[in-house]
Amino acid sequence: MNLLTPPIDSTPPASSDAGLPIAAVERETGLGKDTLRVWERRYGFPTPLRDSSGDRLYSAEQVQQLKLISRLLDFGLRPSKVVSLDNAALQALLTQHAPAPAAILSKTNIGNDATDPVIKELLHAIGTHDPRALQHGLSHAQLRMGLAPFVIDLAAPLTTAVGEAWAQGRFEIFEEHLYTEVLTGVLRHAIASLTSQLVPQGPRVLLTTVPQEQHSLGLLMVEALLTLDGCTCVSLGTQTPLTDIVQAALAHRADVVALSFSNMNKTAVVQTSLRELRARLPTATALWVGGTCTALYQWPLSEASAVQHLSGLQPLVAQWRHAH
Amino acid sequence: MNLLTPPIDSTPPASSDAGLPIAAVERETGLGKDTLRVWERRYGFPTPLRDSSGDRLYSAEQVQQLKLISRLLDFGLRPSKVVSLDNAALQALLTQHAPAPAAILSKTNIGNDATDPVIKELLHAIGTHDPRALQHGLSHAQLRMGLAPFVIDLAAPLTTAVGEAWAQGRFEIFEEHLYTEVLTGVLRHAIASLTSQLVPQGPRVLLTTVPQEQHSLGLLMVEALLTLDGCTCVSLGTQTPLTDIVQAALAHRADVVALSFSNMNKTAVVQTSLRELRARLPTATALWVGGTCTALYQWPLSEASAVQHLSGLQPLVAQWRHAH
DNA sequence: AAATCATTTTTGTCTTAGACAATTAATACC
DNA sequence: GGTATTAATTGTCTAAGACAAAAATGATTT
Repeated sequence: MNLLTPPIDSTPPASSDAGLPIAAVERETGLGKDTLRVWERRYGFPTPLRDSSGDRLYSAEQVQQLKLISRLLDFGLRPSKVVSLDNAALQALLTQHAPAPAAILSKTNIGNDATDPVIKELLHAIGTHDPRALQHGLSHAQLRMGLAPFVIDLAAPLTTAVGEAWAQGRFEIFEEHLYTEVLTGVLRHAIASLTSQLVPQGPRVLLTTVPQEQHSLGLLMVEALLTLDGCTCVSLGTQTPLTDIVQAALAHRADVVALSFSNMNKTAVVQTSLRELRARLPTATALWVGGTCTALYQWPLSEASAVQHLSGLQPLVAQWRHAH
Repeated sequence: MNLLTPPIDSTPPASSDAGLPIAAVERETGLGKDTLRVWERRYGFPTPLRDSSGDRLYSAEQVQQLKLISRLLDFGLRPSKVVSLDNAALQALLTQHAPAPAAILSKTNIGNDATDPVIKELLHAIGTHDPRALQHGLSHAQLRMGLAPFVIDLAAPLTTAVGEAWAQGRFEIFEEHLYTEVLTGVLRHAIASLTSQLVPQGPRVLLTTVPQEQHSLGLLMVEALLTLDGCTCVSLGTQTPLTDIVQAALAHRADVVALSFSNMNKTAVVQTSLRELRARLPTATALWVGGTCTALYQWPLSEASAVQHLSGLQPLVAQWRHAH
């Protein structure tokens, strides 16, 4: 039962370096208690200290390494290959497995081999914990560039850059959270401004994500672009059960169901979901999918139209309009 | 990366009448796997069926009873007294211990014994899948009532009403999702309008929720009220690991860390989280907690200031200002 | 009575070691 | 190069036992 209360006998106030019990590590790392124990048994890591009653006490270092391991597993690596590595090796793998850092960025700019200075400035605002500068910088860029270029050429690559920086350990989770929060505010503000002065037309689009998919930024970017293009968007936010997606599509008489997938999804889950959705949705209802999920583009999808890049959204709308 | 969600949301064993595996029951009831097993050993309930490989399969009835038991435990009853009771006895105890059903709604209106007509109208807009009417109704009410009364007397009770309607099967999940999405837009718009024309002062408040806590509406309502009151808010959105909450509080030099808890949290998790946060945050940093989580108010909290109702927020700010 | 302290019961969580099914990698075969 | 078959990997489950924090009970004093 010794949960998070570090040893009472030793030093009550400043004993946080004694180690974290297994339940705390589960919450910090997202790795289940059973998994932690079985890793210790199989791979010899982590081997935590024990308190007076034999319970595990993980050091802060071990927890840090576990976080790195957890990130590597998200990249598709197997536990047997990474769990027993030391800190340096983990770091090396992380920098190696992070996709080309400025690959996406360079494509968005006109042959600019260096990173966009605006993006660098915004990244700096995140790293220095300056939400006002971040908010101001984003709003300003949105007004200057216009909504569509802002989303496609700035927000999307910046989000990728932040995600990569986090994966490489250059950003903490809370810094990514703050970025998400501020950008969400800017995007929602833009969408709200649009909807108030727009004639409802175009396809009626239902926007959401499947369960387990928590990323909401992609959804918001799509909503912004579609709304800008004159579509009538209804967003359900993230994590809607498949049954409810179908129900909602019927209830709102949606012409299109648009789903966003991040790379955290298992390919099997993605394909199964799409197949089931396609089977249960009316034939007349189109299914559009997009996002950073690699599983969407590796195999040709018969069930849905896959949009790998946000710039592919507008042609899809034009195509739909032409067909109706 | 197993994110604490043992089974897929949609169809754990596909055949729902066969029974739920123990991980699904943990998610449904909030009772830990160890607890479920030790109850079976000690009190003889629940005694689930087993699948071909000996794993437990809980019937829907047992899960239902476990939910009732869990609620009774939140009221302070002891497991030995309730775990082995049958369904009827549990129901009896619940009606005995249940608080006033419409207490929140009736308190908000001036002696109005019927539900607020505006709330009824908005509930109707949700049920008829009319996002524009919902959006318009909420925005209009916000402008008419003013932000603080809108949040306290309309948004909060309406959210409760929607949650209850969903629990009773009168709303589908996608209808609740739509409501959440629209209200989020309205609240964020109000907050954005505030921050653009406000002098930064008051306490610097860091807003977020602990992992596993996904509800973002409460957080937004609090952010609206605090910002209105002149506080400088930094929100990290939902589900920030405890370590990062501490890091963020330091990085942003927060005077206050404010957390929101919904009722889906295990009481043990809530108390453990608060204790650990309190231990790791600077003594000068205040800890404010609120939300619908009964565990916050059942026992006196020494670690944090608990705000059961949104109207209690402003006094807390005033008190902080007076002390500084 | 009421309050303080010591003792017993209750209760959730942790421990061990083993087992199994589902996924993923590797191999053989056409 | 594909494709079916076998082998390895991996997360989760089970069992009974143990222990400390919390709660209830009892004894003693104010």
